[in-house]
Amino acid sequence: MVGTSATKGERTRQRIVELAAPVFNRQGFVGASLRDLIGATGLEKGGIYNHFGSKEQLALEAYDYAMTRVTESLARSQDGATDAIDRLNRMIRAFARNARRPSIEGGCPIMNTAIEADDTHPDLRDRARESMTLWHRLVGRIVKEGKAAGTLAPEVDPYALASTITGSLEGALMLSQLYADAAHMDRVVDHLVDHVESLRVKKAQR
Amino acid sequence: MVGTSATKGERTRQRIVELAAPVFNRQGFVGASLRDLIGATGLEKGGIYNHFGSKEQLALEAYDYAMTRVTESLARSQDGATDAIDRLNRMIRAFARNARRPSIEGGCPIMNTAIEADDTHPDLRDRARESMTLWHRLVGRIVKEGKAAGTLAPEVDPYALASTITGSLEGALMLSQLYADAAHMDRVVDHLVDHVESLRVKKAQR
DNA sequence: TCAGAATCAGACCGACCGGTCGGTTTTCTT
DNA sequence: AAGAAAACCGACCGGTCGGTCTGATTCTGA
Repeated sequence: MVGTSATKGERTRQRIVELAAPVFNRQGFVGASLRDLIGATGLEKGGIYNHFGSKEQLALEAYDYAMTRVTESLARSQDGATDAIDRLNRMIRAFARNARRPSIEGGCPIMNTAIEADDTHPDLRDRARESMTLWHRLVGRIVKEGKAAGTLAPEVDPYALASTITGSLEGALMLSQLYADAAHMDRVVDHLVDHVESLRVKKAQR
Repeated sequence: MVGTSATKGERTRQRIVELAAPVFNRQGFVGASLRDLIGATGLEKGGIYNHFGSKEQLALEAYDYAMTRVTESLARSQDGATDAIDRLNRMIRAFARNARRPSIEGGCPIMNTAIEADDTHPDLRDRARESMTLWHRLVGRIVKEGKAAGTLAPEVDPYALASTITGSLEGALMLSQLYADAAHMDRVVDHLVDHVESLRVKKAQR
């Protein structure tokens, strides 16, 4: 056989994760039943449980897979960025693309998980926290670099900017999904881009 | 008997709605089981089904009840407002209070419902849309009045402002709940208040 | 007061839940 | 080619789901 490395089991396992991820992301952890997963993967119950010890374990791996999809999209957007403001704007626009062509079906895994796993599913909730923290740290790094390069005003609060950008984008994605209308996202993106631009150090101010 | 109007059945029915609402809002429609509702209301299955034809019907009424709680809070905040900008800021701060002292346990019913009821529960999804539309219309009315009174710049786009305010607030509430830290909400509120202030017509510009 | 109506408890129902397991088939190794 | 190991199927398990229904209890108005 050609073209396929790794054992068959490993390939199947990966296929299950990839096919289960959108199901979990659309229907949530409790909303996605074994029957749904069987339908999505084409495997029977035993075939799934041969690779995963529980529905929760599969859900966790599916979450990680879904997150890599959106994170990679954000990371790719940074290629060729010129300065901190450009980086922030590219990040904003990259996330905004999820309103029209989602990286993973069913919206943002962080938001979906944060809303569902209030207290009932602490493992999933922790995953969502970690993902969001990574995103905030990305904003923080960009702000730091921007200040060092003299692009961003030194009084810019990275925490405030991170909360504002991520919160606004998540909320806007929710609105766009609720109405099946990307216009909400577009408007919020315009607002955020304006705001980011307002943080630029003007030559005259130096 | 004194102090209680309405028949006993009507009182019980109302009590069920009020006690079921936070359960649905915390755990979602599928996540809230009949057993949970029995525990919350103190009634047995027959006692509940005597008043509601199905779990979905109860959930819909519980959603409406939960929404009146947050809407009343927003409406009350408008008392004594001076101008459009004051009204917007009061609205923003009123919603922001949900991060520390929620009108209804479990976060914003609109967001919770919007996230869970993607396509699976169209009735609930429609309810969430209607609620959000009412909120957007409130912003639109304030903008209109503000322009008429000369407080707000005529080029302010009410749609953009509505999407920005509601989206940012919802996202910020999600962040604050995810981290159990109201600071995220505070930062976004600061940003929104600044933004709203920037829409004020300056005397010099007239 | 008292009878009829309203209210409620809880046994019961079939469907479906997540999960287990013995047996069969497929894949890998030699 | 053959035997061992891995992968997979699907019947089965106990439990819970939302929902129904009958009979007991409580309320209410005449």
